[in-house]
Amino acid sequence: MSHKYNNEDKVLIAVDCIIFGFDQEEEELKLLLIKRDFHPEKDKWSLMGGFMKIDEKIEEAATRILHTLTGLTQVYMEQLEVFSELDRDPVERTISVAYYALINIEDHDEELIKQYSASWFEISKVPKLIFDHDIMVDHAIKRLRYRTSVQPIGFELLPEKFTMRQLQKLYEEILNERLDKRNFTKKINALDILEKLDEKDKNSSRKGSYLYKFNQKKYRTKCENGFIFKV
Amino acid sequence: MSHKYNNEDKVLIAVDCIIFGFDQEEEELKLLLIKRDFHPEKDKWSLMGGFMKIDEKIEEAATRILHTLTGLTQVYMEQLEVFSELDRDPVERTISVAYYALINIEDHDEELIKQYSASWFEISKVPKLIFDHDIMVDHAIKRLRYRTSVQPIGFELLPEKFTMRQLQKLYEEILNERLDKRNFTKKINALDILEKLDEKDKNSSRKGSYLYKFNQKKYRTKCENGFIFKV
DNA sequence: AATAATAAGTGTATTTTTTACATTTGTAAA
DNA sequence: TTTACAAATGTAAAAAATACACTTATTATT
Repeated sequence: MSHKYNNEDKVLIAVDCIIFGFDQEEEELKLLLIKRDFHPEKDKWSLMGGFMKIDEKIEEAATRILHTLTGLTQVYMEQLEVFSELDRDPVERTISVAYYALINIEDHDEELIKQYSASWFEISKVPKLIFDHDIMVDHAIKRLRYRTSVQPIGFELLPEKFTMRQLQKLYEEILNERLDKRNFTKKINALDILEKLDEKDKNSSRKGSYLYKFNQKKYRTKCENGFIFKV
Repeated sequence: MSHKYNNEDKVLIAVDCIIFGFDQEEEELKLLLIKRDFHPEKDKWSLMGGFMKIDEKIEEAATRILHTLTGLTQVYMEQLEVFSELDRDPVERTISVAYYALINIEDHDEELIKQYSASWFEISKVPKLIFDHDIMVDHAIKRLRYRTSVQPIGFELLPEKFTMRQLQKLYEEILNERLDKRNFTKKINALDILEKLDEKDKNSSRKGSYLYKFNQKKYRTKCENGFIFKV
């Protein structure tokens, strides 16, 4: 802020969303991208985006834009950063605020996805994207890696009930490294923020594996007593 | 970005700077604040700010605004986040991108500081600030705490040559906790990115303490070989 | 009814990292 | 020469991270 301002310096604020999902079948971290049906860069792959309205907060714009494509509300989103290269959008001088979102891939609206010719891409197979979207994705992955290691947001990518194996695979995908099963279980159990259910998932083995739930309330209480999440 | 846009949704982009300095005499982390000589909120304390110009990147605006107050260029700055509450600025709908800067407190231009009625405040004694600037400061401190623990940016706040004691005091101020002298020295030496000079600083003791320099080149080389800074 | 196949579940020993802690040294002023 | 004062230094104990392999539960097959 300052006292001198100039209407000619006003610009459009875009919001671009890096939407992460965890494919349970293929045990892969994926990104939701749209195929542009408009110019410029028609038919190219891109992040889902839109413009902030004058009567909206930037978070609201991000939420709205995510909802437009996925039909979802109440989604975990985090602001990444502002991108403002002068020629980043060839049509109009805009700056873009990038957000990443973590969704449970099973919850999204298939119909909307079709409308936007959107589809899910494995992280390592993301195509070349328009504008500066490649950089946004790159930064989002780094931020996600950091954030999941210091806050229990990984659960946002899983169904409410999940197995230890699913959780481990998820972390392996995000961190892009293999983890030892015993050490992982030990670490997660030591955190003491999961609830082990009397229910088993039999999809992946005859023996079946126990299902767990993230206990948000317990986590909050522990935080109030100085607990710090760390994986 | 999207194909539909509306000129009425254009807004001014403010940049606000959280300027950190480390006072060598008092061994305290401080913030540079200005006293507004214009309305609204005249005579209140505030962060240094300004508006992004249409032909500038946001980083350029941040650099320019920092230079206006301090006379400095080539300063370490990091983008924090966007603040966009509808009524954050009562005069005009603006969104603000907050940046924090780390400067060597001895280098700044005293004259400019006077012009802006700016002065340095100990972190714990920062007065109530205008708009959402308190929140910005709060977030900046948290980010600084994290960033200094994973990147060697603390040196930006020190003179080129500094003692181990100064470095420790700096970290203590940033992290807001006391550290053990032997363990700290051991840790820093183990990083092997400092150069010990054949020169002593005799200001704080008769014996004098050795001066060190951050070896940027060595750090870069180590990074290329997979080194990860961690304090 | 026995067997085979498969992923789930579990514990310990070793290494590495972090923490706690006290004495000696060098210099200038008295 | 003595005093005063911060600088410099090492080791043992505790905690955390890592490496590693066998048993169990279940179902499908014979």
